[in-house]
Amino acid sequence: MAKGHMAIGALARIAGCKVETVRYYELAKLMHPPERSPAGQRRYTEIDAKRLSFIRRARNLGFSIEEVRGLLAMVDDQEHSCDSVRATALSHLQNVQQRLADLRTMESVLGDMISECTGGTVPDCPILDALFSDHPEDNRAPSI
Amino acid sequence: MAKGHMAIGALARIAGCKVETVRYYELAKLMHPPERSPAGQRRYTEIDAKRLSFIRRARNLGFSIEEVRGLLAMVDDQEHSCDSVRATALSHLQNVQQRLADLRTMESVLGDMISECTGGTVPDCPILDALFSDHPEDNRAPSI
DNA sequence: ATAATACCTATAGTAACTATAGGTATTATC
DNA sequence: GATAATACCTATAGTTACTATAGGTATTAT
Repeated sequence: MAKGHMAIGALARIAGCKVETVRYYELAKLMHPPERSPAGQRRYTEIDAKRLSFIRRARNLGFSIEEVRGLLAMVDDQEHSCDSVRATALSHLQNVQQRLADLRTMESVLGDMISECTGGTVPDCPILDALFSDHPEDNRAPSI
Repeated sequence: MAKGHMAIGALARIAGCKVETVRYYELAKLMHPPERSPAGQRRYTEIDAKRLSFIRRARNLGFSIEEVRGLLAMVDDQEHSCDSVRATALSHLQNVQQRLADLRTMESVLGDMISECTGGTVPDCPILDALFSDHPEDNRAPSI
């Protein structure tokens, strides 16, 4: 296999996902249809590997396929004006920052549980009380 | 409706999700079966509202139903020893911290795009290069 | 040369919702 | 107090984002 051109299995291993997932992302138009070997097998580049890793991480963080499409559009659409990219990026940034706030709360509560726990059983677990009893506006529009 | 006892619609509104989702979480054993009105309608408490909000936020952050079940088990299982809660919390904490790292990278790249963009079109978008070209071990076991 | 492995397409199955149908409760208005 | 609007009920079908399987071809290792 020529350097810089890998088969689908190698690509999937790099990104930490299944081969089937890669083919699914091609069908879903998140991944571009790649070059094919003379016999018809898919051949990928390093750029494809970066793109797939990005998609997997975004999915793991709870972004929907549609949201990932929106993020990738900022990469793909070289035609877009800076102003529109700016606006899209800003809306994605707010989305990301909300998630960061939730995760930081989660981190601190888990940290507390680990340090405060001093043996025996847990009589009155504070996790639900501490976590997310505030900001009820979780109707945040997906910033696609 | 007696204070502190709300119908499913009010509960769903508080947590920012659909009524159907609440019923689905009951089926999936994430929410406890609630009290019923004389005619058979579900009646929820403030505690249920906190629990549902927690589930929704965890799901938005990419935790699977199984993972959420694991987190909730720390709340529900009053029998568990502090040591086992500690171990579970630690494994969840590592999971959360990995997500935090990914999200922080995403935040900084989006921030850069917003501040660096100075008009015209974007000739060479750095987003894929900057994002996630590193740490390829995304095979992190779900820490249930 | 041939066996093991990796790839191909097409299709079916799963997880986590989401929507619909057909019917009963609750609440609001006259 | 009748009735209309809204919210609730169960059961079931549909959607999204994968994941697994079947039956067959390519590539690689021995």
